[in-house]
Amino acid sequence: MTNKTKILAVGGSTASGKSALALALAERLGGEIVSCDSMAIYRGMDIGTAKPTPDELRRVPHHMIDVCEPDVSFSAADWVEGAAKAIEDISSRGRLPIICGGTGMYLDALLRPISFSEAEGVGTNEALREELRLFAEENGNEALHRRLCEIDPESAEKSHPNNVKRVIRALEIYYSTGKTKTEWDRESTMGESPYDYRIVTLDYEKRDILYSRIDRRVDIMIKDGLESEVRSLYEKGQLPEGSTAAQGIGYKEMLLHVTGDLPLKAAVELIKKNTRNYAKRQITWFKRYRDISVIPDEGGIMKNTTALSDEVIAHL
RNA sequence: GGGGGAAUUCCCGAGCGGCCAAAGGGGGCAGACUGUAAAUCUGUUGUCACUGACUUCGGUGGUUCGAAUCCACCUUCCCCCA
Repeated sequence: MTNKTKILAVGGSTASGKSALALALAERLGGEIVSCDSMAIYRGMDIGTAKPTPDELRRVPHHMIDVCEPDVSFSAADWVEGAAKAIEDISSRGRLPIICGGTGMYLDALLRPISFSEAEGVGTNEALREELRLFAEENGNEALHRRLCEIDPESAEKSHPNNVKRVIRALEIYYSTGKTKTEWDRESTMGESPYDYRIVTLDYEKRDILYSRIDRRVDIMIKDGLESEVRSLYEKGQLPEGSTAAQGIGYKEMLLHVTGDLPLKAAVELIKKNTRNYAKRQITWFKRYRDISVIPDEGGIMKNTTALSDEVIAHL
């Protein structure tokens, strides 16, 4: 007996079919979808992020899609804030919020929960990051890591010296708040989840099937005009170097082609490869969430969405 | 027809008598993940009974205490001259 908000989350790698499953579940359970995708939040990035079609949007309301321009940076904390609002809104209207997406960290931050908002002053400091980056360049990654060892051995232990971004982040937290990342982490995870949630993951039996779905999906994106989408965003200056949007798979590679550094064919192959690698990372991430697991492929073929949603509903 | 060069572990590619199961890169596989996360990073990648043994460097046969490395022939590929 709890008065927590009930939600359902659907996780899985790109091209796993989670969007179709979430859509079917939303229709059958009276739900609305909250996208959990670090790229679909950007307006104008449609083809490369495989956003829902207008028809799908009509069938089921979606949230956290097209919430900002690609040239601004949108953080995990921003997403959690928006998603939490959307969840309350959906729930208050008596409908079921269904989180769907492949960005593991966002989901994690929302559900565990990690309260970024309470950690005031732990935001980002670009100038400081730049300074630390330079320090690492001049003195080596090890030297930067040693600095972290001195102030926060516990978090230093957790990030490899070569993972400069992480080391910088930990140092940034300490220098701008006086408190170590370890302390912040501990505080930000206190308290239990505000949600009564179940997580469904799509776990392929055969990696090959997932990979061929990825290849097919990329080919379709190309046919649908990914190149001109990227070109037009680029010409409008909406994919500035270093921005999150410009790092999206499909975007960063096509950008190389658009600027003349890579033949189209090579760019397409790179997109496929990077998508496969990304899918693997997502699979690793979602393994920790094995709650309700459905297997989309059986004996080398895909099951249909209705069958999958039946399985999920049987577990609820 | 004559001359020259090359064949290496999944791929590219280094090695040119012992320190070589063989650099490096790619790809694959596994993993980490608290404000860039479609990012960033780590480990692993011949086989096994795995601090050791065994089978690998186009094929066969030699030289040598010892060969991916040297010699002979064979096969395939590339280049140059005709």
